[in-house]
Amino acid sequence: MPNEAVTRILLEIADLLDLEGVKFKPEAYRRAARALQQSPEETEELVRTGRIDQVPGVGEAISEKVREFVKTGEVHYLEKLRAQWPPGLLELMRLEGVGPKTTRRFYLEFQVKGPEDLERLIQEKKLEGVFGFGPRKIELLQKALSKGVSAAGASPESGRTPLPEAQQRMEELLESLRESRAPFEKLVFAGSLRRRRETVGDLDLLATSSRPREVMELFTHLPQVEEVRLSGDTKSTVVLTGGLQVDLRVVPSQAFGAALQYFTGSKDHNVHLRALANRKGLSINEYGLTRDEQLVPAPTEEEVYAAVGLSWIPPEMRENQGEIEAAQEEGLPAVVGDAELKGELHIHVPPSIEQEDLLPWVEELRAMHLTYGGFVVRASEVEREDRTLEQLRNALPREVEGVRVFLGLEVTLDAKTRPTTPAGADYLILRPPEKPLADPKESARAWTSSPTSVAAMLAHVDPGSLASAGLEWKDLLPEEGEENSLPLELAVRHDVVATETALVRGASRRSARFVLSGAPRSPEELPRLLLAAGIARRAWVPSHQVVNTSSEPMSALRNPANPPSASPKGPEPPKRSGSRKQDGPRT
DNA sequence: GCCGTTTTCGGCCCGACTGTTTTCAGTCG
Ligand SMILES: Nc1nc2c(ncn2[C@H]2C[C@H](O)[C@@H](COP(=O)(O)OP(=O)(O)OP(=O)(O)O)O2)c(=O)[nH]1
Ligand SMILES: [Mg+2]
Ligand SMILES: [Mg+2]
Repeated sequence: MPNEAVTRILLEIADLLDLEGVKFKPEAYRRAARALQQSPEETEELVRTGRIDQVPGVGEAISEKVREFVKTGEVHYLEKLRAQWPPGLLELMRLEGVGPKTTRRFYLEFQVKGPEDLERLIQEKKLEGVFGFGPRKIELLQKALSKGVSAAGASPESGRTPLPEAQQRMEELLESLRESRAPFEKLVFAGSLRRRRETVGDLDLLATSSRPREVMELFTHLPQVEEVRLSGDTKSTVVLTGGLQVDLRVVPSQAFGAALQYFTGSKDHNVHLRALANRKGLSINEYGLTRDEQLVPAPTEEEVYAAVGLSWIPPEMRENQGEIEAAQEEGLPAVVGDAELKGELHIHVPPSIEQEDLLPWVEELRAMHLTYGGFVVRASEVEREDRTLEQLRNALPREVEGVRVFLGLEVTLDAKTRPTTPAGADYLILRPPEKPLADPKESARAWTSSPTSVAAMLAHVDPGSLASAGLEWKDLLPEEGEENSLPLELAVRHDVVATETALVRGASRRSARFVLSGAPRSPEELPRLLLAAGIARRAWVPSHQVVNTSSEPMSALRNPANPPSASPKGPEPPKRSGSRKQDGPRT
């Protein structure tokens, strides 16, 4: 994460201000931290160019502290707060069910400076009979202490689950709940998973039902549920075996739209939207819209947004990063919709592949309504084969059951040149070398600015691979105004989102083009392509900058972005009725 | 501390669940 250091500073200030008991300021610091975390530009760059206070939620005071941090590596204000409150208090505050108010009391009334002190206090029965601490609360404190706390200063990303794994867990959970015969009508996922964040903190589920008690009962008794944190008529929180937390909200069906809007978030998006509604004399909650004391249910998300004069906003863009202002002016970019994707271009196969091996892939491509597959062999492996690349190409059909078959060759780049396409290959997958380059910037320029007479894309541009070559993401981007750039791969692998949204968003603004890929290892993993589409939407990438929305991908890989052909069909809001399944990959 | 389509000062999103406090505070989503 690029802005991690400054984010941690601001979050620590927020926690300490919470201990002080001040209102609004802690949230202001957290809001600013969350905004910087998502910024497509690095803090240093924003400071250097004097644009730091343009970040939403960053005003004069926070700008000044960020500038100080960039300059000196310290923030005096934070040091002052640290001197007031022992560091162990921040650990205490992270205990389950323990917040700033409780922590403050422990410190001021009992001189408790950290978890060990609290443990002793409870052992010595000093909390018994104290106002506000009944037997149940003491029991819960003990339980929380025994579970331990995450160390203070841990990365904000730690303890979160990578998107592809979270999606997998969610599919399994949905399956279990359906099998449980719980009496719900709709059941969908929400939260950061629906927003396709690179990592998710927990799984958020929304159901509609007229019998919420029974739904909750079955949910909290699923076999994979290890612990029930809390459970009421409309909301339950459980922990699955393995430690993943799941929140379930159950609402009446006429509240589905409002509830889905609420539960999809993000929090900052919700707060902004609700404040906007208030200025228009409305109030929004998870059940609907209130005007003149009258609650009007909202069956669809579109109705919620329309009530405050906005068009529907794709979930992935709901991060309070300017999308609300854009939706007010009908100015949301035409981001790529799932249905616009025409193929997958990064299907790794062994060079020994034969025609019949393509069939399971083709079957799944067809099921996803895709019209081509790009099968990729490594140059190093082809060399060891008896068969030449040309013979391989000739052994494979150009089309199977209406699905076009392309052959890609994966080539590791060397310092200077961009290779031409050898006979047999339809296109090249270029990857950075694994050893550090002598002059990375010069090499990057050579690769990305060569005339694009060959169909090629630059893959394996994850932070790790770039670092081993000594490359930086920004070296790969088109020059200002350059149209003719080498497309970059945006991949969601089985284990991780390989490219960061913030970086992609920055690149997209400079007209970089992208090839979306789910890096499938087997046909069942092809639907992961849709997660890559979600990441592209998070980064506000317009469809016309996505190579695999083109029905002629080889010319798209060669040429600058073709102007969008027909009227592009972007993402669509969920339908009001019908039993259509929620969009989403199965992997 | 931030911010504005009635405001540059005065508000700041809104609700569920729990334990304990007899009427609600704290924490969390
Ligand atoms: N209006 C409002 N909605 C909230 C608030 N906190 C959370 N929500 C909504 C929006 C969130 O996306 C949704 C789920 O909450 P989570 O804590 O699970 O957050 P989210 O899934 O966005 O991120 P995560 O990856 O779980 O950390 O609930 C809040 O303070 N106010
Ligand atoms: Mg969540
Ligand atoms: Mg949650």
